[in-house]
Amino acid sequence: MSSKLFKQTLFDHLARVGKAVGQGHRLAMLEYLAQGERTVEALAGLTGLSVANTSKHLQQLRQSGLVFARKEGLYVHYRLSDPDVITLLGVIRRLAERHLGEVEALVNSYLLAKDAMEPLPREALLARMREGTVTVLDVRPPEEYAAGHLPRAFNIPLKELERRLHELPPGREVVAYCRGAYCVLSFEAVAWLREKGFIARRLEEGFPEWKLAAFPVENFLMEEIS
Amino acid sequence: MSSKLFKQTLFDHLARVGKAVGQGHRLAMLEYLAQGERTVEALAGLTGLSVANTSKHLQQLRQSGLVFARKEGLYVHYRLSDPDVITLLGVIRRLAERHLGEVEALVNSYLLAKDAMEPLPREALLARMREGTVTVLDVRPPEEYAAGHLPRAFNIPLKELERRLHELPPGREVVAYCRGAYCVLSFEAVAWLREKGFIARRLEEGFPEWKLAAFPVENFLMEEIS
DNA sequence: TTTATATTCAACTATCAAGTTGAATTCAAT
DNA sequence: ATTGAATTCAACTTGATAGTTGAATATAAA
Repeated sequence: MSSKLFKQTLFDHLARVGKAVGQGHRLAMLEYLAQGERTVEALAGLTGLSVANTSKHLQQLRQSGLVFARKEGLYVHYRLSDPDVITLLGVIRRLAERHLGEVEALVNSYLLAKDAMEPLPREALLARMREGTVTVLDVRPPEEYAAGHLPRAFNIPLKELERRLHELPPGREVVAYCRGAYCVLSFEAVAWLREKGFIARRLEEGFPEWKLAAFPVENFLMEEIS
Repeated sequence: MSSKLFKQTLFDHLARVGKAVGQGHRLAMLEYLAQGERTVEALAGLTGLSVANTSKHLQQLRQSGLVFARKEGLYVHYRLSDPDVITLLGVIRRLAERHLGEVEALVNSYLLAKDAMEPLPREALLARMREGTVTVLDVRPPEEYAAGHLPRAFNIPLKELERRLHELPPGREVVAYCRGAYCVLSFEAVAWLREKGFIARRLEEGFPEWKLAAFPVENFLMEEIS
């Protein structure tokens, strides 16, 4: 086999990974899977696609090596094959944010000015957690919280925030996080908390990235094989 | 704009980056561009594609934000827009190596057993360079060497290795590197050096990754704006 | 065994991407 | 101005991909 042919077939194989992340719906699925295992039906619901279509996309993801499937009874559970898939999504996001004007514009217009939420990098939050000078707030649904969350984080889903506001220690800065850099929940939580007089800001990225960076995590259920 | 629509348009934009790396020839071009600026003509020659086709691919890469173009006289010079593009290529490569059986098989069959070359990680090489217990050998063409190389590396392109073997200090371990993890030159250099009785191994990845990691680099020409 | 349910498969349509070819631009040099 | 060379554009062919629909599988429970 010639060097040229080798190179080309090699790159053609690598391109299968690229193709897999070359479609919006598949990226959305990967982002949901970054939270934990999901069945076909669940993903179809989350993405709004037909079950058959969802199934077909998941098989492409499987053939490109990005996800694994596990059958349990009637259900097939899909999960990320490798934590580096989260790295991949992160690099794509950063590149798009930096070089695709539309993305920056879209994010800033929809997310009420991304930077106004004073996003805090992981390392900084960890330091402040160790000092004990900050309240960490997880605004994801309880199932996702149960599958893993930041140490000593409060779990108050966005909808319940008003009702359960008294649970938060008053007078301490709050750092909210949820699923990822673009997860709307934490933006709204911060905006709302500020209205109520809290000092609040966002964690820059979400739980998957925190866990990927091998930062400390608490588990209640063992849904995840960390 | 609804959250669902926001998410979908956002992911559709991110998918443009994915699409860009979802085609073998474009991946090959990015890998060449990781070495430095190239004109359309040069890339067409390197990839074996027609100039028109090459030009079209490059424009896709530009629209996805991965490369910039600079016109100088008759020539248009393309270059990577962001060092993170090298990160992106690396993540794709690692994922494909770990999860696409074909890739592992292909690499191992063509590259005379990848692991037999005892690939040395960057950090280990740097440590040994500081100890002064190793000869670093750059087997790329002189132009690429001139645009940047590891400190105190010898530059002997593969073809001249036999003739210029005497330049290498005898009895010292040699670590060869070239353009990247799959760059054939360094594999052949190591195999050949071993035949001649040298203790030789490969740097795990290539020059672009070394530079990306902010490891020390020497420049003779200032072709690169590091 | 029958029934119900989650998933996958097969066939089909419509849209999009890769590649070719020849013409159109653009810029430098005569 | 005219020529020559590098690049891009436009039109076209061919093949691939996303999505729908209805049937086929596979598993658990009745």
